[in-house]
Amino acid sequence: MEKSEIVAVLEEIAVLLDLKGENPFKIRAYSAGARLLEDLEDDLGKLIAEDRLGEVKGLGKALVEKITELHETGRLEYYEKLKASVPPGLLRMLEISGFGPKKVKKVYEALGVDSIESLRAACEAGKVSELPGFGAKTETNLLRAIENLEKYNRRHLWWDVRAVALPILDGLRELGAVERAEVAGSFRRNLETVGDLDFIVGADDSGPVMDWFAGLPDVAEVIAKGETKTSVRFSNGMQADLRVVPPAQFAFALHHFTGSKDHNVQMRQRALAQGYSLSEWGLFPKDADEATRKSRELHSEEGIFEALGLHFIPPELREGRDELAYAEENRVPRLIEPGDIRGAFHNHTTASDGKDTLEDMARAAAALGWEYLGIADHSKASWQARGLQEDQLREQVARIREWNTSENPPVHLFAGSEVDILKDGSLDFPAELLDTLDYVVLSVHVSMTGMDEKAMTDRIIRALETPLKCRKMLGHVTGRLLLRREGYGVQIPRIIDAAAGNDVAIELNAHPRRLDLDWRHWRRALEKGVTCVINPDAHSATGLALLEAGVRIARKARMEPHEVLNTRNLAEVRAWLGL
DNA sequence: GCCGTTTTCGGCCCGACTGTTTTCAGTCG
Repeated sequence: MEKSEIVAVLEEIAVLLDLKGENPFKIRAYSAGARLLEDLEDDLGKLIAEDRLGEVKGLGKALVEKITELHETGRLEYYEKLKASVPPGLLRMLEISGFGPKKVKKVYEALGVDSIESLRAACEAGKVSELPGFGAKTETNLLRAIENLEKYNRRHLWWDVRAVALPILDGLRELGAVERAEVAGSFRRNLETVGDLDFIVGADDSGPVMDWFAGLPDVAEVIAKGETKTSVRFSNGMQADLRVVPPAQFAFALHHFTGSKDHNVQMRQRALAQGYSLSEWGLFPKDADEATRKSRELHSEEGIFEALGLHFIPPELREGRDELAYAEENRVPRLIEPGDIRGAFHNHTTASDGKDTLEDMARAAAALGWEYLGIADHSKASWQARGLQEDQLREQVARIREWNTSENPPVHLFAGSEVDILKDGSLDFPAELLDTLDYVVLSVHVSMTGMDEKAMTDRIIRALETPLKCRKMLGHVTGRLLLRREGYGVQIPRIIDAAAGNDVAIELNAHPRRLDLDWRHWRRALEKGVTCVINPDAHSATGLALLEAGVRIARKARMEPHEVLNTRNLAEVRAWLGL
């Protein structure tokens, strides 16, 4: 069984144990084990073969045995028995907001409710409010939560959330009572999708800020409103929390609510080991009396990290992976920023499925201050995207050469093509034609389904190995569309090795719905010597701006400017392309 | 289920808000 599938099994075991009312620390061991496995750098098969899996801190005897059994046989009796003992509908019921494992267990045992549908019926019949610990309010809240669950996707694309968040942040900062305001949470960590928005405000008087927030024109429902926290749901379904803290506690609150949860747990454990207790309210001496204890006075996140012997960790890196160990040893480098970008290579025009002409795209790139722009329209197999025929590509190349030799072109254009990787791994255009280009972007668009992981990986690797005179880049590696469809399964480590071995750059597709290759794989790729190229996959002149979403994801992979091809200037890029 | 520079047993991160309760359990982040 593949590692990612084992991770999913461990996570499910944790949820199932939760539903059975098991020891919470046992549950945590399983979910922590899943995370550890997910972040494992070394090959799982190799670790098992060398009997070294137990060396990973957090994986004990029981987990090592279970992971090994899953990896070697694809099955786990413990898991199968556990799963059989819990009705499948109970898992889905956990997605209802405000409804956790304890309540699910109660309605199941008392009323036999085992699905969202039967829960709705039980609420409507007034049976739920009769249970001890439940009341009329719980019942109406449940009905509304079920309705919301069906109506809205629970997560949103980072890019879409930004459009909502920034105007509110500006509004908060303009309020008289507000000293400092930030957006925290997964939005601040630049995660590819965001669940809820978290606003943190430093102010002495919270009342007016809460009232302003709850009264925003787009608020459809006020879920909770207290002295320090207000939760609302906007009419588009997005939920947002506002927390107001005294200015002296702002840095602690900002750090806490930026998370991630795993990062916070590690920070607190580190604090405890150094004789402190860390929370959103401060950094306190561990054994101090509740009533009289005083926090260290720290007014920035930098100060909090420093107090615990760490270099500053940018929000993007706080995922509870290896950032604490890293920040203890090293100063975190200057991460890539949108302003470092000088061009991009994967862009479409009206020749295929783009909305703007070659010339309009070029002028838009110049307006962004870029030095160069690569044009890579679809190839003929992508008929649904009006892919170019061979003679059309030849014409486009001629037009690009003409642009470059015209008087003072505002940007240099590179001639490329987004060439389909066909089902057998061959390319959609003959090598003689591709050799007239400056580069090619190799992508899978056709025959995406019905191939297993190994076959798809072999297919892509064959394309990467195709001998060509021009440079190759691998486009959107997994083909995923966030919140819409999973990518086709591929063996990422093999793809990375093949890209490194054949001098192929890998694309970080910056389209907010793709962000593919996923940031979690990039350290490995860069350490293997793969060149990263961040591409907007623009289908219009305004689409070039999407590149920023890719840069934000690159930051999550701790990428520095020199690790990204399109931070280089025109001369350096020409040299890389062998021109 | 995991872990140990006081430990192989007894701990395991912290706090706000809601609803159903008279002191707290459950959920969330």
